[in-house]
Amino acid sequence: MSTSSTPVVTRFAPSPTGELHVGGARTALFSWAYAKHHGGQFLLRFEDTDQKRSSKQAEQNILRDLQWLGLTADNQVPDANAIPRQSERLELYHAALAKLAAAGHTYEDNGAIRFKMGQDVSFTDAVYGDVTVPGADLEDFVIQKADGFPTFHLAVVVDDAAMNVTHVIRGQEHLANTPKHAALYDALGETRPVWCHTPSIMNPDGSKMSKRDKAKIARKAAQSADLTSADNVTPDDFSAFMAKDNDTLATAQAIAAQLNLALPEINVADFKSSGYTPAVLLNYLALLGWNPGDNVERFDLDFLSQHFDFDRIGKSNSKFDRDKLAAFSQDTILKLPAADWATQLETHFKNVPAFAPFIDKLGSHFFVFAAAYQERSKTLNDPATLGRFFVEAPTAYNAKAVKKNLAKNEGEGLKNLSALRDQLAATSDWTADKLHALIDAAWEPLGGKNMGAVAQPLRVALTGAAVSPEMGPTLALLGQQETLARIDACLKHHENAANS
RNA sequence: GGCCCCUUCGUCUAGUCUGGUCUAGGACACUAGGUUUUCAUCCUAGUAACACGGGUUCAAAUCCCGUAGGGGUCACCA
Repeated sequence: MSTSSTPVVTRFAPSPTGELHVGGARTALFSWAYAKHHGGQFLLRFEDTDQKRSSKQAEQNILRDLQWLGLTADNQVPDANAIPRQSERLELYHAALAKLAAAGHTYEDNGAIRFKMGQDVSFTDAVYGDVTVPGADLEDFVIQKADGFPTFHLAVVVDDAAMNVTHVIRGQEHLANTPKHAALYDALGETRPVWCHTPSIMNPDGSKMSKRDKAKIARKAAQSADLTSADNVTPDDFSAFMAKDNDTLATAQAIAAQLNLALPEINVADFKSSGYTPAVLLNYLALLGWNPGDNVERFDLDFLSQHFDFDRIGKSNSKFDRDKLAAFSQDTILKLPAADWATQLETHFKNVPAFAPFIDKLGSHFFVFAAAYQERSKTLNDPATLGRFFVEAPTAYNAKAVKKNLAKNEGEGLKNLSALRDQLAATSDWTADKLHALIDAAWEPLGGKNMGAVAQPLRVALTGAAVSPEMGPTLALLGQQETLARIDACLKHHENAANS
């Protein structure tokens, strides 16, 4: 890119009608990265000309998610109130409209105002190249609605011109609108920006990834389960939802909760609550449709601001692969300094009400817990699901694990467990290292082939299954009293089972 | 349906503009083996793609034409 005299200005202009979804986040990321790469400005604007669907709450949520991602707009500091809102700039559109009308570009139609097309329009897109649309394919379109509000088309053009936006980066679905916008720029006597349309992000099944996906999935599940109502949803709302009259998220979530169904992550907030960090999400999103070209895959915002440009954006749609996202996340967690991981995990656990028992129970031992799960976690949520037994004694024992580790060879595992119990009861030094040494010294005298001879029965007793972190830290976290209680419960449970 | 766009391993992609160095590279996933008290980590190896059909050329993943498939758009939504 040549260093032009006009500074680069990009913008992200969501309509505050719902949560920020990953497609929007990627558009924001590209816009941010392009501006940073060229030493320009990245601006934010709310497109709230749809009065019915826009809300202040949605604005707040979008801001919250953008902040979480670290994509700060230059016009939101120091005060987020400075972010332009289209509903508050009506004079601007009316002035533009008057100008267009005076030049004979418009006419009234049922209370709305239309803009006259008819000429062929050509423009160059930074990704898709030269585009020419014959005038015959271009219809006169509404630029002001009967309610006096501008349509999206007029508002974007007027605002982008007023904000000196030089590069418009947006989803590919706007490509077909661009001739209209180009014509509007020309009629207004404004300089056209560079347009950069990005390919779409798709679901694994090839359908477009959209915020409505949750509603679709919930509706489908409700149908096949013959659900006729949902908790906390009025009958009217429920039937309206099922009749596809709306895609209300709350209804979808109520249905999902009732059917114990996991809704797909679509919004930035979903990935946040699933335990992904912003850096990982951003990295993965950037790679969907863009790449630095040299087999480099792992990078951060700094790298993007140094290397991002339009020429390496692809033209074809890409499917969102959660496995790869998870792999990125796992890799990132693995490479974190232990203290950083522990801090991040603790912060996350403190923010999730359902994880409060871990904070309460683990207390000052949280660091040990974090360390035990650093190698085993793909997300910040994983330690909670994987390590549930730390806060809740097992209520059942996995049949396979029991057979293999306790029952086999006439209850060899149970005998070993019993023997180990006495040693654990006798020790007065309940620390991870000492406990590991104790177990390591125990298996051979008992005739075991390796440490598993005692470690596995112990795992079953403590967790109900055969999987846990190393025994040393696990025992240390559980504490002597709890450990002995669980062993006793296990021994008793299986004695009874044997006697009956 | 009209118009527009897209098409390399299952997935994300490098390579296409400037045809030969591509017996097509990387990553995720998957498979096998190794390390490990379980799981995970880690190490090694492997399977796997130029949508199809015609051209042009000494030579095509790369250029041209056609076909098929996918996506977008056709609102007083954005």
